[in-house]
Amino acid sequence: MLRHEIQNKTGLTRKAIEYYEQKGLLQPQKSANGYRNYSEKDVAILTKVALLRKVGLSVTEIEAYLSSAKNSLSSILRTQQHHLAMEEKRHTILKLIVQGERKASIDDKLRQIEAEESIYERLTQSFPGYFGQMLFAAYQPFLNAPLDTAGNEAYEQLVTYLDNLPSFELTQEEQNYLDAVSSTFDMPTLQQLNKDKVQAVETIDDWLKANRSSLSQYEAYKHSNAYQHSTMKHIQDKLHKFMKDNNYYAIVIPLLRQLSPSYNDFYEKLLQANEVYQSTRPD
Amino acid sequence: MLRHEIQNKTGLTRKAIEYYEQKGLLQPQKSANGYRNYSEKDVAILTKVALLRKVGLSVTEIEAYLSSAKNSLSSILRTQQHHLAMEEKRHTILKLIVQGERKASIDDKLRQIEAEESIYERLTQSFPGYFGQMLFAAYQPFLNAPLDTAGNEAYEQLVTYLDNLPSFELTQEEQNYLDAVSSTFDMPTLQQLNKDKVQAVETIDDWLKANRSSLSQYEAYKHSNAYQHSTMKHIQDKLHKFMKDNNYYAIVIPLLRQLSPSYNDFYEKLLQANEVYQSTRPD
DNA sequence: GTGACGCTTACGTAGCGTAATCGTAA
DNA sequence: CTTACGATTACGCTACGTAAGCGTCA
Repeated sequence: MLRHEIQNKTGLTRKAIEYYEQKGLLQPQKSANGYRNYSEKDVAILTKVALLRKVGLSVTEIEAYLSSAKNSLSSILRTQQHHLAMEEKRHTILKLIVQGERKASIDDKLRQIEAEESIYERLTQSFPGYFGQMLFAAYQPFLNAPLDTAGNEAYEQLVTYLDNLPSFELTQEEQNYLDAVSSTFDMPTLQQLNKDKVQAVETIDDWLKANRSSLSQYEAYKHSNAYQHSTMKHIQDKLHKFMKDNNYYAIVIPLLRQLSPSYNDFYEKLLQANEVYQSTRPD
Repeated sequence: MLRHEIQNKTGLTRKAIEYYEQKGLLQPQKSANGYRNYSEKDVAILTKVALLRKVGLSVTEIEAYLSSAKNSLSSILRTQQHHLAMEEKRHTILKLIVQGERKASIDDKLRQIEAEESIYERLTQSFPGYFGQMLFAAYQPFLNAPLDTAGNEAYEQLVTYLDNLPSFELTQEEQNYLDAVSSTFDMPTLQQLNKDKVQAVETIDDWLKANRSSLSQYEAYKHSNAYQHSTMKHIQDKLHKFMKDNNYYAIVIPLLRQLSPSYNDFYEKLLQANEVYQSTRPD
């Protein structure tokens, strides 16, 4: 098929098709006269590209998705959700400006958003995809307060640490597996999970009682052969090794505690909760 | 002040400042040695620019805002709201794709969004600022249904008409006045106003009873000297003349009725409601 | 003289749109 | 022979980042 036909079939412009080819999404054959000869497969690819572009994916994201990571869409979905949420926050600040809010308050809110953004960017830089977004969802509830001097210093150190943290790499296979199991977790879900966790820590006794049976099931599963030889376990171990090697928790947790009083509270309760939990364990 | 000081004071980078100057937001004096000499005013401008850029305004929008139209922020706010709403709609479609929704349904929804977008763009092209956004808010509730063949044709004709419609121009003074009086109307407010209007038309008898006193006040105001010589009246007249000259209602209304069954229903009820209203008027 | 700071110029990014020029097919 | 359709090349847009190379000031 020649260009004209492809344009009609896909609704794309010549230039767009050319661009996608240049970006490596297509490799149409060329006839002796130099004309491109598009295959049915090319049409299929272009149709998908057109659709995904329309719902806001970048060409780079589409390329990654088409090339192998069939499930990576869920990660991109979370990226979009985060992006939209940030845009909305910025927008509400504009609304405040229109309403004549005072400068100091505006600046405060802006700084908070920028801090949030920079932490998100660095986390997802070092932990591409699910883990980074999960970590961010875990910290985000505690990033809502304005920073005092000590907090600001801790924030700077955190940023520096994350900037120097290498990237946690997964093999393609591991990546695919993780994408598949995390495909139903969108950003709101992750946020809810973390709220529930905070809630559980706040009321650890009640929570342990209420979830006794599912907890023992969980423990059993953790010790089962199935889990011990699962890809999930392998990935988890890999992650823990990475974090240990990079002193992640030893560095990040203290900084977070210094940065956010509410996180500090949470963490202390988490320690207590863990003690309670350990003491009730059968082994 | 030299560049270095300005960077510290505003937090902007050299390149950003250079860019804003190139775009005409600043005209710093140059010393004999070629060095720029920034004034306090320049700092004030740059601080504003930095803030507005951070909340999502484009440099062009900022330039317009700084140059004269002090209230144009509210119009930009509505632009952002519309933009965000559309992005969210596209995002929910991506969510549907991830969830495995069938192709036909996806395509339908996409087409609807694109139709909505193109109508918004054309309306705000011909009616810059408030009026275009108001018109869009009035039509939007009726643009939610998939188009049949006749509807599609009507849609094409509507687009063609709007593409050839000249732009409704206001003087700077009129623009400023309009921005000021419309500054509290954000997009959700406009949408609510239109919902109320639809509701009023549905239940015209009750509505007339419930609003008798405010209606007569409104009529009185319309006939008052104050209104008759107001800028508002002047602008309204100008708009009506523009629409008459371009056959706006004679063309757009029938197309909308053909395009959207729900608008057709609404319009018929509107005619009836108007009759009822006229018959109850004192004059 | 040597940095530190200033200047200008240019090239890169994303996703194409818009020519302009030239070759090929019917 | 025309002209409609193909190809290639290049320049434009936003909002800057990132050099490179060169002049000026302390």
